[in-house]
Amino acid sequence: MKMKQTKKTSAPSPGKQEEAVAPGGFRKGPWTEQEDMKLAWFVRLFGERRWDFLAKVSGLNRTGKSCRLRWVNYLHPDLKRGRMSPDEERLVVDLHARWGNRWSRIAKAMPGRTDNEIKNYWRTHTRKLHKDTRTASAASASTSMSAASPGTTSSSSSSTIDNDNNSHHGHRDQETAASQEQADHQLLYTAGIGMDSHLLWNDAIMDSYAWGAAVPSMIVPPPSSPVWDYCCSDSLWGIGDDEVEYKKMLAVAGAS
DNA sequence: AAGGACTGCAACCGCACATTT
DNA sequence: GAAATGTGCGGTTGCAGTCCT
Repeated sequence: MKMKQTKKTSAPSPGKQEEAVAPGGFRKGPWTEQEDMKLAWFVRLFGERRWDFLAKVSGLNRTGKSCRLRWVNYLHPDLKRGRMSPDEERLVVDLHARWGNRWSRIAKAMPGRTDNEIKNYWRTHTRKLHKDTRTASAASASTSMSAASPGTTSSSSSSTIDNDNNSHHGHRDQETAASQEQADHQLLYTAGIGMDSHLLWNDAIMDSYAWGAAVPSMIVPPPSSPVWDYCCSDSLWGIGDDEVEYKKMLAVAGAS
């Protein structure tokens, strides 16, 4: 019942997880603190894009996909952490009723929450609901066998939940996509999540990097947040000289 | 105290769409 | 226009912490 707020992702227990390596030679499994730091650093440099490039250049032995996922679901500075508030829970239920399992869309309407988080929440939520209604229906069935079973509603609702996929698995209804995009952007900017100026600036860096130019040592810091403060603090980086560390990283990247 | 069941969550997978070459 | 590459999404899995018996 009690949940561990932060599963120990940054210090995986020694064992198979730590050594898990995908066929391509890429690492799999939980991320280490070191990897998080590196990733945060390089995302800061290049922006949230070109994940394969970023993965390669950073020297992280991870796929671009994996890097993106880690960033989006865990390291992103705008993420809220911790339990959902009752308001948020209500919103999830509400939006799910409207949009089904379109987690990314729901997530866009809930700044600070990721699709993964919402998906996980919904899954446990419905699991609990299903269990509750099952026990409730079992109890009522013992008293009356003929009444319309509550389980009917529960099972139909849970099957809606589970089969909702069908309603959208054809994916991204194009006719509403454009207007939805606009609305989504509106939401994002209202929530203060837009980072375009930051990305534009990073474009220039990436271009020069691609051409072998030296990377400027002055980086515009992203909006402050606990995660970023943590990532950027000397205590975490454990270094006093960014340039030295960065050169080391480049050496690693060059070797790969 | 032990160990199985339950739960929450991070991460992976496969697929589809988007963009670039 | 086709192929290659990149990105995003939803579903699923598996680990680890907590609860329960």
